[in-house]
Amino acid sequence: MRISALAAEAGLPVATVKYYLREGLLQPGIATSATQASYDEHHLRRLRLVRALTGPVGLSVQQARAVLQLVDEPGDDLYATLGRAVGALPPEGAEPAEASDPFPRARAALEELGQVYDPGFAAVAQLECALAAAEDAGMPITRERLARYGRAAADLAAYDLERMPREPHAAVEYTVLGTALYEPVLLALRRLAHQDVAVRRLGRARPVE
Amino acid sequence: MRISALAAEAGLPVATVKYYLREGLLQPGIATSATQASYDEHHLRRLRLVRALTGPVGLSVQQARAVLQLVDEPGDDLYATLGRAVGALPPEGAEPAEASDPFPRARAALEELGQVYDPGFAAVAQLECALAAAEDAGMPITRERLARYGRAAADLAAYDLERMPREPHAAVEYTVLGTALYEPVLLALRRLAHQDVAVRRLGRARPVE
DNA sequence: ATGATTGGATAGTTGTACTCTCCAATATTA
DNA sequence: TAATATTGGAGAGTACAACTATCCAATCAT
Repeated sequence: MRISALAAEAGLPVATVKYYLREGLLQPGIATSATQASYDEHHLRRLRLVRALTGPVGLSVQQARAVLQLVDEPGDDLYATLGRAVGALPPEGAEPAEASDPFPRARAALEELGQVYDPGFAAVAQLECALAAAEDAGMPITRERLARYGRAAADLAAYDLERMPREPHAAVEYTVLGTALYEPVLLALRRLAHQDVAVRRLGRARPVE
Repeated sequence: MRISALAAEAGLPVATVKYYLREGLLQPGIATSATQASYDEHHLRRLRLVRALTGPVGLSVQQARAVLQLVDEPGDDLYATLGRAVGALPPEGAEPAEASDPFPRARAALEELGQVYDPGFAAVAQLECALAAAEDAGMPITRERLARYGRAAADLAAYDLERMPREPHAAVEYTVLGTALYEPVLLALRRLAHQDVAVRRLGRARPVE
């Protein structure tokens, strides 16, 4: 399969595929001559993944590249790789910074939840940032709500982890892509559940089942 | 309070505050003369909200404007207003489109969950889009996982709705801002829960409680 | 043999989110 | 009261991201 066929298959302009090649999101095809290279379904699958990450997931090209690189070469420390991969996902919280207690809100929250955490883990900064934003906007999160959300998150995590493949490479792919791809699903479901509950409570005619 | 004081208070350049005024994210101050206007804490709170929406929540300026307008002037149909507000939040799924069954995956999923839904509701398109992305990327969501996520979402929605203010204006603000501001919290908690579960299972030394 | 296609590089386009510069009118300060 | 600083408002300018278009000489298909 040549580049034009690959692009057509993926429904993208050739110029865009070339752009992804340049940016390192797509591995180069096997060169069959100075001006020809061949691509296979592996490349097609990758292209679809790139579109999923830059589209619905909302990653920038650079973030997608970072995530894909980690999936491609996980390194031998599974734990560190997963941490780094999640750090590459939006939203980006400010980095660890300076102070003795850089994440006061997140620390308090996690202690309250009785959760183990690594202060270097990017999600801690993300949590701090999100909690601060809610506060700044005048809608701070109550302890009770935090506990509720935390419990739900823990349930889902337990479920997901049970299904994680044993083999390290597959485990990284599963976790990283699972985080990136399933989060939008969870958010959409939450929004729809809000609507469902609202309709049942407020009583409204329009919706159909 | 004049514009420079407002900007200083919010930690922003004056030019940026002017930009938000131009873009209609911030309501103009009360003009005290041809070249002076005065702002109060109301404006400051709004400015913080704008930063929360364009920062951690990840809205573009236009999306933030759309959300804020709905919060400001909810219209008399609470249900429609909430639907429109959620539609203004990312990620944007393609619009209803054409075909007889524009959202096959989402429809199947919601039927499976036994949920009431309005096909015109933006979150349906978002769900369709997210499910399609997961499929395209080679990690389709199983029925079982969907059920699990759906149940978690329903629990959270029930909790949130119970706490929704009665007064319509306040209800819109609560729902819209709650969606925008609490979603990042939920995602961060999910990521941290993954790590927590992983550590407990895989056994790892570094993290602290 | 001849027109189309390719990889590779460079430049151009579009859109977003600011940021800067001006200006005359006002406010503050000396 | 005179000199200096600040303001609101408008328009232009900047920086970056994500493509998109153009070239080119080397192949490839017919």
